[in-house]
Amino acid sequence: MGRNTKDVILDSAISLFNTKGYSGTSIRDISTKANVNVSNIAYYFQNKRGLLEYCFTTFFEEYLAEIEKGFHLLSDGATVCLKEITKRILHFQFQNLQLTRFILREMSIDSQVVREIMSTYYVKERYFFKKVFEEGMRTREFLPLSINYMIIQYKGLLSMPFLNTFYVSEVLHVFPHEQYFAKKYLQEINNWIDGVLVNHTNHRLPIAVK
Amino acid sequence: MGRNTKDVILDSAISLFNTKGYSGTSIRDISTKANVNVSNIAYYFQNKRGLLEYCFTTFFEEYLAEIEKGFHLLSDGATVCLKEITKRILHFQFQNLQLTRFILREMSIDSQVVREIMSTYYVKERYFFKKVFEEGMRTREFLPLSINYMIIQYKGLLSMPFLNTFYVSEVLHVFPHEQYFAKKYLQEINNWIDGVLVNHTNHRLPIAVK
Amino acid sequence: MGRNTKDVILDSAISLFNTKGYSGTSIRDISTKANVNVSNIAYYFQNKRGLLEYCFTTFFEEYLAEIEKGFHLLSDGATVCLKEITKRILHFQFQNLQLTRFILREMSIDSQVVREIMSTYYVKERYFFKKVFEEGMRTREFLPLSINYMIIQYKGLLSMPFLNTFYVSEVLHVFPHEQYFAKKYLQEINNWIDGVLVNHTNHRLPIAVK
Amino acid sequence: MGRNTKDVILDSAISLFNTKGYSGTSIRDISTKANVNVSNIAYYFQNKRGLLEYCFTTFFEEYLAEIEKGFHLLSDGATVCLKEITKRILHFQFQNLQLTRFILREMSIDSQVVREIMSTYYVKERYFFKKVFEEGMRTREFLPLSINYMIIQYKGLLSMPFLNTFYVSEVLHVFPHEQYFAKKYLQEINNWIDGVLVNHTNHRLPIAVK
DNA sequence: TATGAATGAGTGTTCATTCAT
DNA sequence: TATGAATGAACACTCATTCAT
Repeated sequence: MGRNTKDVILDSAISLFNTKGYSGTSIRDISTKANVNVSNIAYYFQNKRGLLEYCFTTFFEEYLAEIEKGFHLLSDGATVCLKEITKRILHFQFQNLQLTRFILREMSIDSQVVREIMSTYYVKERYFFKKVFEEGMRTREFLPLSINYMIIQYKGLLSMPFLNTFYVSEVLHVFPHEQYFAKKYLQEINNWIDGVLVNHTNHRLPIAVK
Repeated sequence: MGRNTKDVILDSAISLFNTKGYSGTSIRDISTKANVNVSNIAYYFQNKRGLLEYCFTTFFEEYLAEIEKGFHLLSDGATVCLKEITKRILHFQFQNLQLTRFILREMSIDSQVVREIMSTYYVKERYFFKKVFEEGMRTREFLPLSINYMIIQYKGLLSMPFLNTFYVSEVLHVFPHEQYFAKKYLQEINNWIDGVLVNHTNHRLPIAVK
Repeated sequence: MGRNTKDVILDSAISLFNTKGYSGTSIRDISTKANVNVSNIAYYFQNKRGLLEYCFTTFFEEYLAEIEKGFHLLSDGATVCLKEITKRILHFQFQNLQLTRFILREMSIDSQVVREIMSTYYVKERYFFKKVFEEGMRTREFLPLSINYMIIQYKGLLSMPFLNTFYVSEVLHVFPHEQYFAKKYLQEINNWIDGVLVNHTNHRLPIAVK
Repeated sequence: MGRNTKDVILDSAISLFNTKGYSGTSIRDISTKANVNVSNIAYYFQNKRGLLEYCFTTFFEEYLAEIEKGFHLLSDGATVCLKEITKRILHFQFQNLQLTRFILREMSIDSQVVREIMSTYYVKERYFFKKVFEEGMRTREFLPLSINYMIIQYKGLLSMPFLNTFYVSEVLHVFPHEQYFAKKYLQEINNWIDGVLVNHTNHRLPIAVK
């Protein structure tokens, strides 16, 4: 086969973690789906937990990289920057639908495991978001709102269609995996930025020129 | 003991499902925490799955009852009605923090089990939300937006602090279990309603008089 | 209901023991089928083992009574007597098809339980059979054969259609529960008595006159 | 250990099934007796039912093979052939005392399981027996009797000492596991063939010459 | 007589993991 | 690199039984 064993295992794992949850998936399920011997999982990922950590790590490194790329536009204005970050996050998440969904859900488990793995990534993510919101408020582009509460709303909007795929597709008949949705949902969040966050009076400070 | 066995089991189960997930929790964990014999779980709930269904059922029946109570205010205007529904949902969810979190997370699993149990509840919930948004747009209280996308945003906002308790408290240092948060977060969603949904021009149709 | 609880339990038990075996049947199965509370079994039969013993006891008491009735004809000749015993045993077993089958099968288990319960009955049964064969050989009605081996053959013939109901009906398309079979099979065993056991030369001793 | 795990499990299983019945034997009993880990049973036989099926399958394949070997003598006459088949069946069953007993008993359970597994074997067995009896009657070697009823008697005689080992040894003090019994019991069945089945008048058709 | 709550040991089965090859 | 045998603990669940009512 062209693809190597490690990747085949990983794909099978993500797919199964997604449908059955981490605890609900056995490494035998994974190896069967990947059509490889069980012991290979131990060989490549040490153990089941190692497989989980690998998923989290690769996800968050790429995820933060995307945020950072958008963050560089902060000198062009907080709104521009936040919209770029939004665009990049959504694009990345749509590109990795299954993994995103699995990560977002598993993160909501209040376990020591998650705390240990996640802490550092979360702190970095928060750093970027906070900087953008602070700059927006400093320049009066944004209304003077509570940054933490804005982050809560923002993250809620960013994750909803990925977490509740079933609801979105089966109940609302809107399909996150289609190109159209990606584009439309980006507009929705931009609309939230404009409607809730942005200060529409004229009393803004000029944006710092590079 | 004062409280009966069934309730003790239920409380222990919700607490454990919350921290370890449904699959990650064994019925022996539950019975140990509840300080009762394992067999009682089978006796009262048939089996582990029965325990899950019981949680879902009781949660959603109360949840929908709250929505319905708020829904009766629709004749007083869509905005008033939506804010009342929001208030009631948040209140109910804050009153049942652990159960809410567990339900919201478990619903994100793409399993047949969840689909079967949830379908009917979801359809009912959607019915209420849709009616409110439609009425708001009909009377021009609300801007003419896509109802489905509004529901996605709305539900994302309603569930975020319950799903990501860890993030909200550990990273943002905001504490959902405190009274203050409940009040403040309600204002945030009202703010979203006013900023994104409500039509601020004067060209509204009069609200129907009872 | 007209019939009392004890009998209802007994009927359900025999039926289930028959299809699933004694070990394979739970007292909950029985109580469910009998539509009574589980605890009633403990009330009427002490415990599951008590139910088994009750079945064995009632079966063998009636069974031995039938043999004894036929045994009284021994003074009319061994052949007449053996044929009467055969007729009575078959009749009794056809009247209690399910119970017979269950008893015959369960007796073939090499357990302490069976040994304890059965020993006395077996000894009595053997006493009657031996007496008949001995008398037949003494009077030269029967050929001088090994009594033990004759008993083995005789009991094999008597039990076969009850033990292998499935084989007899499904494979051979002969139906033990029908009247015709009972009559025909009695002839078969009589035929065995005449063909294998009975001495057809004239050198017989006269049968003792009462 | 010299012998491999699978065989050790199998031997322990047969021995225990024999004494305690299939349902009455736990896989833990088996693994303890075999001195291997419980999981090995699942590993080698899928599950407990798989172990049962394996026993049935191997038993009947060898059993039918023996019948077939004897069946080839049919051209030498039905009596010769039937006596050869009898000899081979008895020899095979004496060689596998415990397995035979267990199989014969378990087959008497009226369950779907048994039906499914057994049907095909039973049909094959019946085919051979029927052919022999038919040929015997055609050539007038045998009396014109009901084939089905002859099969019932024949099978009853073949299985009795294996099914009721306890009775035969404890009550009659005849020991099936001894060489002497095997030889003697073969004579008994041959005696049945000659006494019940064989036509002793001279009006026979000549046996077909090869 | 009859019931339902509750128990603790036991059921078959699956689990992640190890290890020699 | 990759495999299959083997392990021991854990899994959900069922068992016969007890007991207060």
